[in-house]
Amino acid sequence: MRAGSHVNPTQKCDLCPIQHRSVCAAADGRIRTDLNRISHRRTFAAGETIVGEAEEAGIVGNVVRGVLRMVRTMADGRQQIVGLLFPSDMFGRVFASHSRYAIEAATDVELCCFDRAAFEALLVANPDVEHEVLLSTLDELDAARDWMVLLGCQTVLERVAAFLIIVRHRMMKTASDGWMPGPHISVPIGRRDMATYLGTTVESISRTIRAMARRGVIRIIDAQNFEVVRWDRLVALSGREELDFDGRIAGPQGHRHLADAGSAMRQTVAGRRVVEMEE
Amino acid sequence: MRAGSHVNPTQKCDLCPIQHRSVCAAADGRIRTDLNRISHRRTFAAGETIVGEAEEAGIVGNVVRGVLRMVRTMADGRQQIVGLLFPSDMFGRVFASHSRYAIEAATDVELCCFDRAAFEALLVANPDVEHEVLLSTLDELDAARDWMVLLGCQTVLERVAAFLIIVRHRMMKTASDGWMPGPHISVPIGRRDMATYLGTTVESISRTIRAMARRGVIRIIDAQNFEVVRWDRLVALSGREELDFDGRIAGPQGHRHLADAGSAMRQTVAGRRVVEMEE
DNA sequence: GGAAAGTGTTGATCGGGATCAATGAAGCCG
DNA sequence: CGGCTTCATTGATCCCGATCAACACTTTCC
Repeated sequence: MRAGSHVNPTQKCDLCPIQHRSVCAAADGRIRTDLNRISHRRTFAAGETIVGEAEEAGIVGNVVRGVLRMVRTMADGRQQIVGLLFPSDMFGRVFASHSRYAIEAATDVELCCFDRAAFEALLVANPDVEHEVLLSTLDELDAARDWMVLLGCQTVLERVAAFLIIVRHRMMKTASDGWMPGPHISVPIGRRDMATYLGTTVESISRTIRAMARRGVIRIIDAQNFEVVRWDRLVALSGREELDFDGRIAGPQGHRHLADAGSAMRQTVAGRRVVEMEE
Repeated sequence: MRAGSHVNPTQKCDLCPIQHRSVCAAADGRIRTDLNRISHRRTFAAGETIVGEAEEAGIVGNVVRGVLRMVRTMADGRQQIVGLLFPSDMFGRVFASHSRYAIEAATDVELCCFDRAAFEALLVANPDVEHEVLLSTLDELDAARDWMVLLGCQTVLERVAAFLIIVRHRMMKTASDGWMPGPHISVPIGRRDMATYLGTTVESISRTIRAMARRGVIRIIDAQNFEVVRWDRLVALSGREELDFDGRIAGPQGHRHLADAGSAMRQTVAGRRVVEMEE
């Protein structure tokens, strides 16, 4: 179970590819030693469940390699992915006995796991670290609300475009290795997961991606790899100009006039509005 | 601007109806004095904007009376309400210079406002209080993800049913006064806001509520007040059995078989599935 | 090797709900 | 009081995207 427990604890983190991200980055010498003590690496194959829905979740941790999905399954089988976790993201729910969502390996993954109780104790004992957790939780909350907007009032075309931009963004942040610019997007998950994440179906995903390629916005290398031919048009299709050309999230700014005109525009709200792709 | 600044600071909180909720409940004597010092009451009429989208948000605080809405407006005018804030809920975004969403008065409201920088300093100086903020932020994150499920894969009927249950739940928590059981639901917002919150239109909201009344699930007292005739059916319509008959959120438990059958059911996912109302 | 299962694509059809349009009721104000 | 605006409701129509179905391709496992 405690794979690698024979490894020198003071070295585990030093070899970790994400040691300069996540809570680990906030942990100085002594705290890092503590983290070392309660952490252990585990690997899961794609499809395996790390924490079941409604299960007593005894562990939290962060993703070292691969992608996790947080899935909520309803009684009749409908599912919604409420979050994808990339390397350096934390998984699990601190300060609650169970996760409200299943956590599953979307790809083969390598995780750095902490005993939840021990990790919580460490947080309480180290306000600095807990502060970092608060900051990242606030960011996650912002992201979740952004996703609510996407699910609540954007078309499938917009969702797919936004998804591609965000994947690119996340992969860039992750790729500590040189790999950087270039118009390449590598989607780490299949159509099924995309659909479950975007609140649509595999057929719609497939058709939408094909349409974007047909219109020259992207080029399809294979089912999971794309080359962005026209960033500007991809961003336009996403319906969110705050996702700038590099996929960076720019703070909402600029279009102040909109908020001002808010109540005046409220008469036309709520509906889907197709942003047509020019032929 | 600082209305009521002449009031004895050590008494403001003692008269506050929500002094035993929110961060205030976590504040003991000395800290409460600090809170007193940096807080001031403000009132806004329904429709007024407390914090504009992308605006420098200098204040945070909590709702004393009334309801706030957090609204995201897209470039073309589409809107999504990403959260409603009831009495004792905190508003505003700590540790970020601007809110990513507008905060508006959905009804006439009374707020207890803190200077954001001062409040942040108080948090950093008092890990106990910051811990409470972390806990409530985690709860908000869970709620946001629940809403993602609702927006991503539930029908309008299910959304409206879930909304009514949740409103009842929130009003019960708020009503520190005796008012409790009874089959009464008082919705504090209009059709427009409901639609913007549920990712649908006013017409669909209206039709759905009428249909629920026609089938004897609820009785319409007036546009904002309903009597629940059959809680069991309302809960069934919501498609979420974890919202129990009292509207309390029960931890996901019981249907373990579902999570187990997860991968087997994944073939049938993603789609809307109408839960018909029996005639 | 071949059967079986999973994944991605494409076509045909259908329906939930958005959109457009019109009416009544209720508050606001000169 | 009579315009004026906002809100809720109801009817008619349309369309995006879900659903059903079929097929190629790949991977897995006897």
